[in-house]
Amino acid sequence: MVKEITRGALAKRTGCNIETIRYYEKTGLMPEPPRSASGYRQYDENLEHRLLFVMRGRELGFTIEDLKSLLGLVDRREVSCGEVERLAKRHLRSVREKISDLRRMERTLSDTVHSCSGQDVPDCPLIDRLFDTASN
Amino acid sequence: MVKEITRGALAKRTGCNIETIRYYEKTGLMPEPPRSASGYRQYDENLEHRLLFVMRGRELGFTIEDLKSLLGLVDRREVSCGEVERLAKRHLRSVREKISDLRRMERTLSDTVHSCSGQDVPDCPLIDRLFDTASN
DNA sequence: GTAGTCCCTGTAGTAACTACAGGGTCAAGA
DNA sequence: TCTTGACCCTGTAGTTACTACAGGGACTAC
Repeated sequence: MVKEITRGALAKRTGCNIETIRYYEKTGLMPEPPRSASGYRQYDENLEHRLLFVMRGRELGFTIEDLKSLLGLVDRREVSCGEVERLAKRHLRSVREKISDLRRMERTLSDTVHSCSGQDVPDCPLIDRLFDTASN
Repeated sequence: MVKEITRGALAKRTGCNIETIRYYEKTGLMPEPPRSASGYRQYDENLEHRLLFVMRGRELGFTIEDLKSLLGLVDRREVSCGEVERLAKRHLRSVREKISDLRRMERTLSDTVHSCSGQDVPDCPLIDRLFDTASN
């Protein structure tokens, strides 16, 4: 009852771009799957789960290297909270930094947009602001 | 009294990477500056201001294409709030989207890290969560 | 004269994909 | 049986915004 599917079918089922699947194979995130007689890749449920793991990890912003480490632990059956927690905490810190950077950007931008008349007059304060050496 | 400086000096004054200056020239963000007899680039205050403009714009997350549009308006003396406001508002929207994406990531990550014992036991909930098909 | 620091150019590498081109395979319909 | 269309294969190039080289010339100080 183990139905093997092609790369295109896997792409459709998971929502992953078909080329991305090949890319993940190249990077070592996905193993090389068995091939049919004519050379087509054959994916089973196991590999589908692994791809979904990768996709979820990427959505959470883990890098491919991060995910390789995590999956390496899984593959070597060495999963332990200690290691995983370190990786996740580090990642959480960088996410929080990005958020605060973006918030700062947002404040400056929205201040500046508010100072914009929106009318087609010359002398735009946004441009002035960017050109103003004194501004942060 | 117009002191011209080399690329390296400009890099030092502005804090911009020296190679990045050349890159901005290639993309058309910075014009080709005059050269000395031996072919060295010569930057004046005007160009320094322009580079600072670009650097500030990049810090605010404007793409190089965005900045080319903005500087194009400036160069053609067609700056008007209308155009600039449209660009800035669009950009503000995308910044806000990024922030909310990151906030979602942050929540999921911190939930998961909290469910982590942090001890070196196998069976990590973070891994489980990523592998769990039912999870978001 | 020579050592060290600068500058020049073109090119390649980074991350994480995405999009071809040029060819083989497979299933359905005429 | 042939052919059409949709799929699959490979390798490679493009994307964004840089950054880092290699191989060579220029400039300054001693």
